[in-house]
Amino acid sequence: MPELPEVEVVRLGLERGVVGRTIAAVDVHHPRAVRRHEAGAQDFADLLVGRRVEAARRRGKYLWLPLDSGDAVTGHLGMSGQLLVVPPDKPAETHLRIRLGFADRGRELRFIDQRTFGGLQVVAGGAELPSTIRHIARDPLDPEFDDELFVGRLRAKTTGVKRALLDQTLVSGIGNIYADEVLWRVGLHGGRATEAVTRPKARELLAHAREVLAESLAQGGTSFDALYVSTEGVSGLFAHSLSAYGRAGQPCPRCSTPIRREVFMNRSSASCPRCQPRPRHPR
DNA sequence: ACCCACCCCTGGGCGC
DNA sequence: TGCGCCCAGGGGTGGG
Repeated sequence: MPELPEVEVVRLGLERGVVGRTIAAVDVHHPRAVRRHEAGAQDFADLLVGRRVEAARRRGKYLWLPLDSGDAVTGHLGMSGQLLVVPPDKPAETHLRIRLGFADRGRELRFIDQRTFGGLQVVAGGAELPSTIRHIARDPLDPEFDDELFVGRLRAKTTGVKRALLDQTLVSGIGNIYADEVLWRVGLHGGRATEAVTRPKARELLAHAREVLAESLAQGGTSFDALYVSTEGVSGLFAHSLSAYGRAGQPCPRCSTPIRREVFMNRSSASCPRCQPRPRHPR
């Protein structure tokens, strides 16, 4: 469950569902899901049992739960990860990877991940900002996001605008869906050279990013299927509001020209040929 | 110090 | 039915 709105929906669910509770049992069903925890699954479990969850935080697409030990459980959902808060007697999901039970014997936290690109780890002293996430930039909805720093860094790059939007060390939370939506809204082709984006255009880009992320969050995020759901298993509704992503061949909502599909960075991109003309020298 | 191609996985959908 | 492709919202890494 990938991009900012979807991950934020999960964070809100964790805030409601697990904060203030004490972890009593940890089952790691698949070692790959804790591969970033170098000391192994047993150490992962030992650091969690008996610990109280103090908060649920997010930086970009990363989540973490500060613990009363001062450590933090850090998680990334990758392409197909889910964090669900479910009754303990609910049958195990096919791709259940990690299970956290609580001392109150109430609903448990399950990490489910078909492709296991995601995973959890415990980071020592990571309550404030886990060391493994320090390289991730703030997201456009973060009150401390520095707009002019972003504008300057974007223009200092020598790459395409879409690549820059997907660079989590420049601005976080934006993935393939929202990059395409932002570019459609601002009327730029993703291959446009970053160094040629004017300051006003860069600010406009940022404003559109804020807008689309906030609109999607208000709709509970984008869900094409049951893979992308809240901790309660609820799907978001923003898929109905997408203008470009996943709409190849369908009319542009602004000018009715059929949306085009292109591949770069080994990923598909959807854009309007008329509203987002291809640059002469794409990046 | 960049930037980019590649890799890590599983499963659904498609054409043959 | 089955096989072989292609595709999917992620990030880290190693080489250029």
